[in-house]
Amino acid sequence: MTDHRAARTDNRTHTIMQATLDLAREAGYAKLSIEAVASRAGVGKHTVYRRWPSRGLLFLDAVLSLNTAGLDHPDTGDIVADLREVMTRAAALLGQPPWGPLYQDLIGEAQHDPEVAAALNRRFIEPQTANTLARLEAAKDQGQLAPDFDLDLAFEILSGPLYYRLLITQQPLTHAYIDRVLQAVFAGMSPRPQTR
Amino acid sequence: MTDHRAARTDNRTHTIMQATLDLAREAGYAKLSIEAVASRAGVGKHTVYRRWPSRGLLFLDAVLSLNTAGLDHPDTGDIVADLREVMTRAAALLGQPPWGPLYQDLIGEAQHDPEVAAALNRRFIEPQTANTLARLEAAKDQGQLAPDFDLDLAFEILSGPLYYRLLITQQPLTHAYIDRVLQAVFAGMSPRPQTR
Amino acid sequence: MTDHRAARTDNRTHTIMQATLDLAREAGYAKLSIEAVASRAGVGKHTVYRRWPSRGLLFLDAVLSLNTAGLDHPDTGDIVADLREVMTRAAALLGQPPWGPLYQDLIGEAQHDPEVAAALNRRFIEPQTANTLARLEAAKDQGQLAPDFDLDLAFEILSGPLYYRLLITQQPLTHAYIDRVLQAVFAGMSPRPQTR
Amino acid sequence: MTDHRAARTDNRTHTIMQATLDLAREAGYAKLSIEAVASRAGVGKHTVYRRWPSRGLLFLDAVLSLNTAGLDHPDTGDIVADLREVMTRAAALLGQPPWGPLYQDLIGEAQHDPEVAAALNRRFIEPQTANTLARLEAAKDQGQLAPDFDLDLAFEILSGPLYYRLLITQQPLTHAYIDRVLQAVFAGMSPRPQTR
DNA sequence: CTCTAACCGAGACGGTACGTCAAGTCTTCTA
DNA sequence: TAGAAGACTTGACGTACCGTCTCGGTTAGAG
Repeated sequence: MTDHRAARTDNRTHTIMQATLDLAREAGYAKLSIEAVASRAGVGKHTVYRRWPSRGLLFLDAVLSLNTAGLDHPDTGDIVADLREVMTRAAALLGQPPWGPLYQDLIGEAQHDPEVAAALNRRFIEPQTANTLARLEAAKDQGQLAPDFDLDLAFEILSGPLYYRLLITQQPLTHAYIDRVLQAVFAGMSPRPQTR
Repeated sequence: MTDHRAARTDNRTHTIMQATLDLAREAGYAKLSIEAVASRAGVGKHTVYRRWPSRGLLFLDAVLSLNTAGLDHPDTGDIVADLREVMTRAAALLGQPPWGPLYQDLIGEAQHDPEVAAALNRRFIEPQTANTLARLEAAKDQGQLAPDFDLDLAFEILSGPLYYRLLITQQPLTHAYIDRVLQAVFAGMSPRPQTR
Repeated sequence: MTDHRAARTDNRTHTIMQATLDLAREAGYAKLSIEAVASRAGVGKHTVYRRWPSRGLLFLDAVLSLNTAGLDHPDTGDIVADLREVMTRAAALLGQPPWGPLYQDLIGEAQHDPEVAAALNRRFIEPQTANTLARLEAAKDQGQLAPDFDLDLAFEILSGPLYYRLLITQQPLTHAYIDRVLQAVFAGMSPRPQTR
Repeated sequence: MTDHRAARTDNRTHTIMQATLDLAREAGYAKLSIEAVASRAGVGKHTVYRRWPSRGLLFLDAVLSLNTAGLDHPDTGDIVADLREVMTRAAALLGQPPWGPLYQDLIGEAQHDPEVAAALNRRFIEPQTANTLARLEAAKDQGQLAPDFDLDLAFEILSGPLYYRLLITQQPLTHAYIDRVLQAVFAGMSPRPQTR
């Protein structure tokens, strides 16, 4: 039956992705070779190549398979609290070991493999962006955001600093840092007119 | 004399960096091998290894050698205009061919080579950050910024979205985008009290 | 019915052998793979393996299937003319394209596959040897050969030089060459007493 | 000094050829892979490929390197005895283990690799042929051979049957067989006129 | 002006991994 | 139930670079 074959196939697929993650955690993505993955998974190289055309896409699949928890937005009615919650969860997931380095390497790979970049956007970034945008629109309707704020930018302005820390300065993504970003972004840089 | 030797040495160094850039532009960093660099530069592999311990650091040196123009901040008195100016220059330099892809690859390499990451920060990011911070402090003194704004974050909040576009969504960094970022960051997301 | 099944089976067998010959002629035996044969024949690999245990034996079957013309000895009463006739036919069949190279490859394969060697002898060499021996014995009875000649060797002495040319020096087997061999072998190397 | 480099190079060359022979004797030429040779010799694959363009030519070099003894013709004044001597030596060298199977495989390889065939002829067959021809011409001058015998064929007529046995029927090359060949070839197949 | 030490190009070397091919075995579905 | 289809492990192919290493040939400064 198709089920049996599919099950067998899925088994190999899963085994290979697991071996990929294991090796990536042990030695880093730079040392990850398809040869080693196949050997660790007890599988022929061809069986890997049959499923993934490149090391990068294999790694992408493996890393994204971890995101089972999801990063869906809560809606408690308080937009700042909700953003803080999801940013904290994202930081906890992507910004620290063991997944942080893997995610860093994944983005690194995307810099010279357009297929990885495209797949990463399509499968991870865009859904997350859409999710956030929906929550922000609800908040705007409730008057919790400036009515003229450029919402399409919001995700990038909130995420940008986190990615900057993750990828450029490679400093830790602490709760305090998230709070500071939220406060600064909500307040804006302009001097306020005297509210009194 | 020492001068002659140094001159000769510098010549080789420069030749190698030039070959590195040429090859990187022709085939991309992924295809850049020390073997090819040495061959292109007409130099023994040893002569490359004597100067750089890794492909990444060679590439870093080569890419940073291009930043001769500098990204110093102007001070026209208008902080928004000045920021727009420097962001535009940065986008023009780093966000489009031929240097954009190289810079992307450089950051990609930094994701799995801590030495590259450290050197990139020390030699490029930190000076630029300090530069911007100085200009922002002057602006705050002049009342052009909210007096309580978290200035240490400012660079990250302004740069973050640009890097996000460069590295994640890999969309172009247009003037319009820079304007939108500036406007959004200055305005902040909070609803304003009626300014009447 | 069994007949139908047998017919179908024979069809496959023939199809596979034909595909084998086609591929061998196109690309040479060295490039002949069971994978390619099966694919060319539109047949599963199993269907090939079910019939032949090795590439060599498949190739043997395929090549020998061409020998339909046969190399039976004529008997015109003139032993030299008859030998020349059969040697010429053999040279025409095995010593030139398209079958020459295939026959060479077949003997090449026999050098490291004892099963091929044994089957080649049993199915091709031995019958031909017996055939020649019978004709030679008739000639001896008729006084056309030296009565003490070592007839068991005759086939090897006549064929040996042809095979030597085919396999070692790889020069063409011309009519002239066959004539020279016949003349030399019949005359012998010893100096003759004056026939006066 | 050049000597040192050459010595080092020769060492590797020799080591590789030795490993080739060892493996060929252990498992046969069919199982001989460059990968295995390199590994056995404790050498990188490239070091093998740098010296030999193909498995066949490596094997040829390795096998021919054994022919140190040489097969030069003696000249005792008795041409039959001398031919018997050299044929016996050749049979002892090439017709029995351990070199016999290797020589068989070498000729097998020559059947589908023209470069091997050419090199085998140039480096082994032709010198041996010339050697024999010279000895035969001396014998003819001394009246030990028929003055009109086709000497250019002689080597082929004498060697042919031996090669036929080695390659086709794969029967052993005994002293008795050599004697029978010599006797038959010297006598010729024609009936002799009554010498009385 | 020679001597000498550093540097240089060239490239051999043992390795590791690449991505491909075919081997022979095995399983699944179809006719 | 035999057969096509093809997945599977294995192992070898020939290539590309890795980083280390020798080699002989400059070259420039010290003696």
